[in-house]
Amino acid sequence: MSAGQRPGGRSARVRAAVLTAAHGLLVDGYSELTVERIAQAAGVNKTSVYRRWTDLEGVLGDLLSEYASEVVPIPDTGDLDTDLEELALLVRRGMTGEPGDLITALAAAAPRNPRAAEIVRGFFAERFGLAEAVVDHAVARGELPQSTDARAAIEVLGAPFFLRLLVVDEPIDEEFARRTAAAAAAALRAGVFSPAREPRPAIGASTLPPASRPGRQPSPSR
Amino acid sequence: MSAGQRPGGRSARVRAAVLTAAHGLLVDGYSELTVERIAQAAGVNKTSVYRRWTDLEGVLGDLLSEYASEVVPIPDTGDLDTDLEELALLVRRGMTGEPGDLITALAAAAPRNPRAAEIVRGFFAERFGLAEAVVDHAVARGELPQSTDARAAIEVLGAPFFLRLLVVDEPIDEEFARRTAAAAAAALRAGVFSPAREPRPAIGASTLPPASRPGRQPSPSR
DNA sequence: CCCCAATCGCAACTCGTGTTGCTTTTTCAG
DNA sequence: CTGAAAAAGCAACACGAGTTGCGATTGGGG
Repeated sequence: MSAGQRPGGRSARVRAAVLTAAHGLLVDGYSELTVERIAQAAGVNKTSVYRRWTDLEGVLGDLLSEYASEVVPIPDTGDLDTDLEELALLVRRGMTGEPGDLITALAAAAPRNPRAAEIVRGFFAERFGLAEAVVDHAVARGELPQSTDARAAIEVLGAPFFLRLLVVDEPIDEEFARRTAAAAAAALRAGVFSPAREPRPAIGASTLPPASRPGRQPSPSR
Repeated sequence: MSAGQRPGGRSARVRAAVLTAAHGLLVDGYSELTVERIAQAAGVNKTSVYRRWTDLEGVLGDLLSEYASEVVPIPDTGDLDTDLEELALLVRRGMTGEPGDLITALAAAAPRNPRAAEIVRGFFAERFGLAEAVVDHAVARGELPQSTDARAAIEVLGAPFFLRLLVVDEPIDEEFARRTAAAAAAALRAGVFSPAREPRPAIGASTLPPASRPGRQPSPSR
């Protein structure tokens, strides 16, 4: 990774050493990741790290941008449900693997470190943008109305992963991913993200489109 | 707040002073919240704070438990959609107000501080548990099947708020809250959280309950 | 009313992060 | 091959968080 950044190979060696060292410490589950430890592991003086990256978060940001440059194969199977499901499984792999700790560390630093906040924000702005294609394709296919807010739908699909990663710590397994995808699909199909609705009745009234109320009572099983 | 904790009023005064000082610094938007600063604002020596709370996060945890003890009026209007919407608006108020910064600070500390992680986890375990009542009531009313996973539904309802609070920083406004509630409602109605489905057809097949596919295409407006 | 125990204040200290000034190495141009 | 600029190493330092030991205060039980 990190195809030599300048042909000179000058201090690019230092850069590579630091990044691989940081990466190594991360995957080893080092919760106490620190600049000094990274420098030591890289066989480099800490001042070099500080001068080049200014921050621990700077190093982590460079690591993250490495992942960002990997092309993600946005699913396009021709079926919205399948696309969403595969997308969710993709997100799951991104969250549970190595980048998970990276994201956690950066998100944790974000409130106090504007640079970290910007890195996280930018990373997911791009990722979410790519994911919107799944919804856009469904719109193009006529499965969804043109007014569909793809961004909002992707947000609903992705959010539960962050909840489990950053707040609650429950397993992010495949069933969870599938269920999350199904929830997003259902909301999309129900027109939740298609703001072509009437003037919006105030809070007390029924929010349901009055016509489509089939009194759904799926077989009182058991 | 904090109705005198022991009648003796002994060093409970210190406790109260520290908590109100911390609260004050928080609402003033002090991003660099520190034990020493709190102690100084409370007119108390920092050792007292460290001895009693051990951590900055300990203080924040006590502050949070103050909010936790406030009773939240879980909506119960008789209609699932309305209940979910009001619930979402309730969550919004909790996120955007003072507790928002508190939650952010604790969530940020969580990856490095097990105590903080436990505080956040416990707080939301309780809150989510309360919110499940909304779903349970709908089940009791017969609006939803008995096998409905209330917890999963609440997770989908709440998650987007955390995404915006902790990762992306986009406004958490009322429209967002309403849309999020509608998404959860749609997923619930579609049976996403009612695991009474057939053996689960592998990935390619349709994930929809085949019967309830009205080909909904909400009036191709515009 | 008084004394004991709990707890607070104070000051000094440790320790780790990040900074700074200077020297040494490295590389690229000429 | 050589010299100058850029970047790395090194060591000392500044700074703030958290700790510790001890003396002073305080409040409740006897």
